[in-house]
Amino acid sequence: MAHHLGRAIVSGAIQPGERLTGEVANAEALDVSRSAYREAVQVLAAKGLVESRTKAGTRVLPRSRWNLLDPDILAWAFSGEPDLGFIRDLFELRAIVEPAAARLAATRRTKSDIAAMRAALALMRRHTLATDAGRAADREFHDALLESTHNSALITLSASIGAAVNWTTQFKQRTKALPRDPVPDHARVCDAIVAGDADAAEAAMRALVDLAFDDTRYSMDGLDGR
Amino acid sequence: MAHHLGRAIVSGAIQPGERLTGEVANAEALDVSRSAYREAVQVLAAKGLVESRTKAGTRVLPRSRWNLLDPDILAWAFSGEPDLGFIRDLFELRAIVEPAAARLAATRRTKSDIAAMRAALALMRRHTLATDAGRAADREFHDALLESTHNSALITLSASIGAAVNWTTQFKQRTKALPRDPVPDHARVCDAIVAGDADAAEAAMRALVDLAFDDTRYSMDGLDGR
DNA sequence: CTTATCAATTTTGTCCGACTAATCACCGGC
DNA sequence: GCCGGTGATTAGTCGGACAAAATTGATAAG
Repeated sequence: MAHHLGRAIVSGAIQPGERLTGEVANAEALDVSRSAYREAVQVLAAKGLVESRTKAGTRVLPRSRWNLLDPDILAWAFSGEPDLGFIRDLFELRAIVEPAAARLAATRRTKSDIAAMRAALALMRRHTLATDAGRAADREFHDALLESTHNSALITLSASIGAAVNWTTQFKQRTKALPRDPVPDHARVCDAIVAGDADAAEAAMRALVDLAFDDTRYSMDGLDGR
Repeated sequence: MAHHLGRAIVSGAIQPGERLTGEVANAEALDVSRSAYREAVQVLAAKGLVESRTKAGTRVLPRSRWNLLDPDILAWAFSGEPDLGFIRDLFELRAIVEPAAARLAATRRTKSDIAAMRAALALMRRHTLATDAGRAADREFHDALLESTHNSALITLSASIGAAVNWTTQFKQRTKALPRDPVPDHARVCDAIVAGDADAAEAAMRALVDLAFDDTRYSMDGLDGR
């Protein structure tokens, strides 16, 4: 329900500023009760997609008010035709956050953090990124890395970044075979963090993100990245 | 409604993993209808605070699943006793994101971006941070800066970071007089961005965030920051 | 002709009561 | 001791009715 409406908005089918038809009309058009429809709208309002004022109806807010890093919204955004510009923005964010996070992780990781990262890495090695299990392991690796910064704000971002990583890798798979084995890059990051070498961890992570972006761009050839 | 429940959860009065009492009981305890209560819970679920499964009741999710960067959640977090550890985490995030954003802004800013930043700066100069108008101008400055990166993911973060900046400055004011004039720091960042000097912009922004963190820590003396 | 005030209508917000569906716990049979 | 069924508990859905708010239109005064 909320997914249906959310996709319609994120995909641009409804356009910011536009008014949704009245609750009663829209509810029976989608063949649900008004309560269910209202709850769906509440969810969208909580994510900053729409705003409801009495009499004025519920309007779609401008994109700048959307909580684009919300995992659900990311899922909706990638469920249709992904926007290359948005993917570039996400990688730019990763390129800012993840190297800095790797630097912090290198100085703060605990034994259990290291264990979690190594476990995820082992799973990545076993399954490839072509499988769901492999992609889950990839996400788990990045999760474990951000977790070992012991910074709750960064950990929250991990949910968004993890989702973004997942969708982009899935998209890569969809178009053509993966051109490069990503495990060694991840292993280098992991080793540097285990060794406690902040500079090396940051550099390795920067390299990883750049390569991942290159791969994604490559899988969308014909369009240049800028 | 949602604010009431949200504050109770974020403040830790309800603790992750705990079960909320049944809908009917809780709804009449808060003296609202079940529909209204349900819609509030939906909002919290959309923000990742709780999860509802039939029969099992609605449980408070672990903090790691919360969308801590949601503006509402930030507001709830700062409506009670602010957690020093959390504030440190937020400043750490700012210290990662904003300098990098300033670097990008220095190369991408347009004329209208510059105008927006200068206008915000002028407002900051006129009113001080002691007034609501001044704090609004401060937020507008950071908003305009992140806007001029022309990166939608970073712009989304601006809402979160802006809220955090707002709450922390307000908290600073609450305890004692502001020890330093923040305008020159902001002006340096602005000038560097206008000049298109990426390195200078990054450095100036890094200095600004560090000083702001120092001020905030100073206003909470007795507790050391680490 | 402009402007201000007031009323009517539209749209969201709230409430109530009943029913549905899913899941878990208990109980009996195997 | 294990397995399957049955009941109870809880969120999820539904429909209808009412309340509140705000915009829009009409109307009257300047």
